[in-house]
Amino acid sequence: MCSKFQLQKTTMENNYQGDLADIFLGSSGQNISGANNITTTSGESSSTVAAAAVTDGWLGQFPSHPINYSTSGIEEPSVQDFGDPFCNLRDPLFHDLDMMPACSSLFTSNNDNNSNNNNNTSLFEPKILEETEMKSRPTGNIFSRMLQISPTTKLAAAMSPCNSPMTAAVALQPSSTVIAGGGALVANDAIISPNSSKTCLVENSGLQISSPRNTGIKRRKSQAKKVVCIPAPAPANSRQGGEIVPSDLWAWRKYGQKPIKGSPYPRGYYRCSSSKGCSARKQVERSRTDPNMLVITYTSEHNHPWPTQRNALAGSTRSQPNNSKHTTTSTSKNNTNSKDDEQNTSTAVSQVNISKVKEEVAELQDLRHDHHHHQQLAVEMRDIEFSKDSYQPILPDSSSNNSHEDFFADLVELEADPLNLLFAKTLSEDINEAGQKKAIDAFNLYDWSGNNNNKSQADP
DNA sequence: CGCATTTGACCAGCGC
DNA sequence: GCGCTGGTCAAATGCG
Repeated sequence: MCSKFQLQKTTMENNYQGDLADIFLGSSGQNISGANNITTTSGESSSTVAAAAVTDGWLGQFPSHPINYSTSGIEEPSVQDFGDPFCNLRDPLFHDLDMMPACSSLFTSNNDNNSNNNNNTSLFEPKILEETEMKSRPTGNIFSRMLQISPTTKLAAAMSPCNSPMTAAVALQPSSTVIAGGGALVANDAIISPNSSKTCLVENSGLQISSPRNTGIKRRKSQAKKVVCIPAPAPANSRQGGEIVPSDLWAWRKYGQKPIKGSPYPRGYYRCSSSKGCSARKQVERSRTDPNMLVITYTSEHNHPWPTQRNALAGSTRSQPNNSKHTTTSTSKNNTNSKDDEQNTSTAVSQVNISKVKEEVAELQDLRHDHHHHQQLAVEMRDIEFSKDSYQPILPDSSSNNSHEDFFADLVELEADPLNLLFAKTLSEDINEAGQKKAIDAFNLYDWSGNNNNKSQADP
């Protein structure tokens, strides 16, 4: 299930400019965490590669973000998260290492300095972890436990894609679509090539952010970029001439599309429309090697707070009726006849869908009892990864019966961020509605249609 | 009518 | 220096 990582470390220029999509080697299904291979291929001294762990699934598109994108070395997550809606969120799903079946076997040794492309060496050597800045990073990020990247270290190995109960969820529940695929994160001129991964994030440590036609600044090479590879919501040809872009909490407006040489799929260019003057941009294209994967490249940063729901709506992309199917299953509970209510209901993150994630977690908690043997593996991995105090995530007692409490207790800490509040609130509410078990649909969590309005979610 | 998307043109970076 | 390619602009178009 979870497989080895090979860390492919190369320059952003080489890969991104050359053939970014190619770094995302094929993935197969949407349900099972696939092999994740990250191979270190080159070693620029200043580069940082963090291999990482990615949740199986689309959630990986919202990379974690203790990552310091700042070239100045100042941690400024608020402006360097590239708009990841969940960058500040804790990931309750990552709390339980004992929900990481078979993941401890994921890691093989590899050292960026001496074993390029060596599959037989451990990539996630504890020593490497020591070199990271994980120790100084908060653990509260939703993905912080799957990866933390330091631009100043050579190779920061983080947790594997399987280092997550979310992955376990997929592993144990192949039918679930909530969390599908594995992935990887890369920082600072590094690229990860996760075979069969479903989620991959590549960050090119920021240099200069050039504005279009901004004379004197190199446009291509020096931009900070973060690349996320996510499972595409629909076949490549599902929408003529365009992509089905999963939306996030930011409002994006498409401003261009270009055919990319070597790829049958065009690349769409989006800029943040949540706020005037925001330089945040993203590019969306399909992986040429795996049309089922979308490669989203975030460029520049948002210079404004999270958009309000209204603001998000204001700049949202138009509805894409063809894609409404993705979101219709989760809306009955929040149906309303009010158009405003529809919008309020559907904007930002779908609360209903969030609740489904919570339910998924609950399912995972149940599943844990059937996989005691995985606990030992998790313990082993935990020992490997954290024994040298490089990183100290919150690791609740796997034997505790208070998993839910632990899980949601952490959510309380989310309240600093409106989005966090949303999560906390929703989850809390859903707890009270316990009992119902619904089909989980990861794509419902975010409107894959790219329509921030999420109108389809309000449809009966 | 206002907004987002589409699409051709323009410009700049990059490799040769 | 030249050509290729990618990234952006902006007018045209379409939709609600």
